[in-house]
Parts: sequence; C-alpha cells; structure tokens
Amino acid sequence: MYMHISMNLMKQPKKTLRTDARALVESCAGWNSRLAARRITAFLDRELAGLGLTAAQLGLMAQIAALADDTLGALAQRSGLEQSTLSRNLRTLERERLIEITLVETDLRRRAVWLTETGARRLEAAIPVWRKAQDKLAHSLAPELVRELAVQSEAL
Amino acid sequence: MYMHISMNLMKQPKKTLRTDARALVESCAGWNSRLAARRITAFLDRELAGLGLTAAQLGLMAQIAALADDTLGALAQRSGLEQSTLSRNLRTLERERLIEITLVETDLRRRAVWLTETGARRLEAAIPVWRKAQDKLAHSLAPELVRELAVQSEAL
DNA sequence: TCATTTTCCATGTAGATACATATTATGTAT
DNA sequence: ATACATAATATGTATCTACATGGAAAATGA
Repeated sequence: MYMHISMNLMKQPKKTLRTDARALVESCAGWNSRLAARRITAFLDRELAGLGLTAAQLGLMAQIAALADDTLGALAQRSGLEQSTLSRNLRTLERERLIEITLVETDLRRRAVWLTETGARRLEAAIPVWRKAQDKLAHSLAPELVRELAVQSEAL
Repeated sequence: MYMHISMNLMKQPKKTLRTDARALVESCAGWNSRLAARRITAFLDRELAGLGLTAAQLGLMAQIAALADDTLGALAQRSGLEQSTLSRNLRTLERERLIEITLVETDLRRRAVWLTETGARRLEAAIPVWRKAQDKLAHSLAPELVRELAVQSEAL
C-alpha cells in the first residue's frame, strides 16, 4: 500500500506503463485468443491450399451443411457471427456458386441458404483434408481445448 | 468397418456430408478458435467502450509499449502479425496521434514506432479497465488457458 | 566501384468482422 | 383498413487480416 503511493509520487509512469503493458501482452485473453486464431487459421489455410476453400469458408460451409433450419438469422445465431458479417461472407460463396440464397415463400423478409451441388462436392472433397490437418495440428495443441474455449466463451 | 463400406455403397452422400459437417463444426480448431476470439474480443470491446481504444488497438499499443527494439519488423514478429497487417493497423493509431513512426537514421529502410504522450496516457487509462474486464472474463473462462493456446499455436 | 541480391516496408487487392443505419415485409392496434 | 411498431436482411463505413507485389535502401560479390 505504501509502496503503491510512493510509486505514484516517484513519477515513473514510463516504467510502470511498460511493466503493465508486458503483463497485458502476456495475459490478455483478447490478444491471445486472436493470436491463436490467426496462427491456427494460417496453418489450416496452408493445409487446405489448392482446394478452393479457405479455413473460414470451409467452416461456414460446414455450418450451412449441418443446419436444418437454414434462414440467415438462424445461421448467424448458430455461427456466432454478426448478421451483417454473415451476409457478406455468404456473398463470396454465392459468387462462386457454392451456395444459393433464395426467398422464403411464407415470409418474404427471410432468406434460406443451402449448398449447391458444386458446393457439396467441394465440401466433401475438403473434409478428409481437413481431418488430416486437424490431426496434424493436434500434435501441437489439443483441439478439445479450443472447443472448450469456444463453449465457455458463449457465456460472455 | 463393414458399416463404413456399406454406407459408401448405399450412396447417401447427403446424410454423410451432414454428419461430417457437424463433426467439423463441433471440433474444428480453426472455426472454434475464431469463434472464441470473436466473442472474447466483443466482450472486451464492450468493457472498453468509451476509452477510445478497441481491444485490438489496446493489445497493439501494449505491444508497442512493451517493446524495447521497436522497428516494424521486430514488432510484427513479436506480435505474430503479418508485416503488411501491422503496417495498416499502425496507420489508424498514427492517424489518431497515439503513436509515431519515424525513419531509423542508421538504416533508412527501417522505421521505429513509439507511443506519443497522448498514446501513453490513453494506454495508462485503459489498463485498469482492462484488468477489471479480464477479471470479469475469468469468471467464464480461464485466461491462462487462452495464453497456453497462444503459446502452443506458435509451433504450427 | 558497379551490378546483383537481399532486406525492409508500403501498397494493391480481397476476405473477415462489426456497428449503425436503411429497406422491406410482417404484425398489431385502433 | 390504415398507421405504427417490429422483424429480417442489406448496405455504408471502418478496422483487422493476409497474400502478392512494388520500391527503396543496404549488403554482397566481382
């Protein structure tokens, strides 16, 4: 307590700031989670190279393939993506004819998404490659750990 | 094993694809790491609202404050960011006069970064808020887990 | 010293992400 | 039935991210 006061009086904000900054860099869940995500995504992108799908696109297409209720809102919810983000991410898949988006007859505000034949084939081809990549990745870190993190982060 | 063969012969690629897709969605380290990062970042952004720094900017400024050797290349290395990504992320901080980037006299290819007085004050103000946010976040997930993940992902 | 290579950084291009806002369609209350 | 509120999605704007490439400076080699 006294030390804290004296530090303030000593006017060495630079040094304190550097120390605090180092603590943040070391322990910040935000920074570290993004760092891990960048590295893992880069790794998967390398492994998936040549398949015509990035790791992010593969994930999104799997979400679409896995979904029964397939309106954009439900998909955004399940994906943990902003509705507007999803809207734009879908656009690139749509442009490549991997998915289709159409009106829902019973409610013209809604849109439904599904994989095209091309999209289904592309996803089907990517999955075994993804499996190998995931196994390889598991040598360095446990996917269940990442899964656990994703689950826990839902509460935030 | 027999079942696997018979499934292939049964030609139900749709159903198999859906099952595979669900497995991917559940377990993919890429998808899950990005999902967790999105959620954690969104949480921190909410907690930091009004400070004039996003979670990403706070992290980057802390990296700068923590760094002794402060050329862009070294910073990119330490940050685990692409050099080009770093270059652009710095630009927004520079525009707000939170950092300064100048030539290194002894090697005109290099640039050095540091916090301005404004930047240092902004960071100093943000740190206690970040600490509170990190503590609050720790109720839902362990930051050490995220840290561990970041460390392990370096090997990929 | 001059040509070549290498290093460092910026920029072109493009996808991923989110907040605020606009748009259109549906639901509701009078 | 009309006016208003609500819901689903798209769009404007901005940051984050990375790959490929370009430009300038330094290092290297002959």
